[in-house]
Parts: sequence; C-alpha cells; structure tokens
Amino acid sequence: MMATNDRLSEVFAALADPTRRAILARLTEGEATVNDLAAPFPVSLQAISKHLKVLERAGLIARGRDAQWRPCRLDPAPLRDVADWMEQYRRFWDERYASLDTYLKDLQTRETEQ
Amino acid sequence: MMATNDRLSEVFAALADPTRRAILARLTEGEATVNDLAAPFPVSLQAISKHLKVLERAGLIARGRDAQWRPCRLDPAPLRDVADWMEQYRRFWDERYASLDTYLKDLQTRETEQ
DNA sequence: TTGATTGTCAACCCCTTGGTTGAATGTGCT
DNA sequence: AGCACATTCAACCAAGGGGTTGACAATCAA
Repeated sequence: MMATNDRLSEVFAALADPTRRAILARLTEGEATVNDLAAPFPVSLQAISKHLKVLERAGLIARGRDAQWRPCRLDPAPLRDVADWMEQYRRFWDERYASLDTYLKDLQTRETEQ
Repeated sequence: MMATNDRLSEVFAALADPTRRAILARLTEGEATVNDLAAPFPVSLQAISKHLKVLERAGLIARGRDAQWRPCRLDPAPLRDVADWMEQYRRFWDERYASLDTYLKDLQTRETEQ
C-alpha cells in the first residue's frame, strides 16, 4: 500500500473489499454498532472489527462511545477526495463530457492551424 | 481481494497504488510503451510490467502490439463503474446534493405526517 | 548471423491482509 | 459482587502484493 502518508491509496485499499463496501452501504442508513454491522456477514465479529479499523484509518467512518457500544457513522470526506481524483478522468468515461472535450480539442486544433 | 468475479474490488485494488495511478495519469496524454511508462519510477522494468498486468486485469488499460513494443492505452470503462458506485454516496459529500437531499427528505417527512 | 532492444516469465523475499480462535477489557444489570 | 453483553487485543496461519534478480522470447537492424 506504500507510505502511510498516501491517504488516497489507503482509501482505495479500504474500498477494495466487498465486505467493507457493504458496511459503508449499511451506514448510509444511519449509525450502527459493531454487532449490527457484523450480523449480515458469515465471518467472526473480530474480522468485522478489523474491517472497521481499516475503514476508520482510511477516515471513511468515525466512531463514538455509548456505554459498551461503539456506534459507527459514515464520514464521507475521503469519498470527496476520490471524486476529485476521478474528475481528471471524467472526460474519458462521461459521454457528455467526452463530446464536449472533443469539441474543445477540435476547436483548439483548428485555431492552432490558422 | 476476494472472488475474482468481484470486478469493483479488483478496480479499487488496482487504484490503491500511487505508481499505478501515476501510470494512468500518464496514459491520459496518450499511448505509451512499457519503457516510457517505467522511465519516471525508481523501480525495475519488471515491477512496472507487473503493475501493468494488474491494471490490465482490472480492465483499466488495454495493450496492443507493434513489433517488440506493447503500447498501452487507457480504458476508462471501469472508472465509470467506480463513478456509478460513488453516486450512492454523492449526497453525503456533495454540498449541493446534500441540501437537495435534506430538502427532499423534509418534504417527504411532512407529507407522511399529514 | 550476430547483436541490441523491448518486454515477459520464474523464482525468490519480506511484509501485509483477511481470516481464525482464545483471552482480556469495559460496561450495565440484578 | 457476579454475570452477561459488546468489543478489542494477541497470536497464529495461509494467501497475496510489491519488490528484486536472472533467464528467456521476440523483433529490428547491421
């Protein structure tokens, strides 16, 4: 995963696991405890605990305290970073942007040729 | 990384490395050979070759043949999948969508209460 | 044909990751 | 105090990732 100062890599790595993405999806519905989050999965509670630690280190979730519960909630900040990173590729996968991009490139080429 | 049929995990994993992201960035400027791509990095050519294989398996690049060269080009299709996945979280990180979302939720609540 | 260039394959190393089980910690209930 | 519940810590294991070096294949050029 390389240097720990590479936040974006940490975020992508955290997202590169279906269990963790499912946990995030669940958290879009609101806060949840570790047990809540673990329920749907056929793995041990400890495994889920580890997944949560990965998500927390990536900044994708924040955790509170309520007696013996550690409620988790979504923290979307890193997703904005991902979205920002994606922007530089948007013209390649977004049809509308692609045609706008082509249009502008053509325009520039024609102006340069004059 | 879990099952090989999990395309999205493969894509996120491929993106979770700064060297590979730098390679993708370079490819936005056009096709390039393995040597071209390797030049900026302080690692062996074989290491880059492995990175390219990861990107290829994730569908992020496609490779041609031209004599002894294997030109690489960007394939943005998986990035669209990532963007689609991100959409379900957009309301959490996009300010404008967040307020629109709140507005719609309030509206719905009020209608339910009547 | 011989040599130089481009790139991949194979074997190996070390470290990380996702999973396990078992023990420990912290907190509320009675 | 003692029990039950929620969660984490610790130790371990198998598998995979990113790196290396050395050998190999394929193609052009002399």
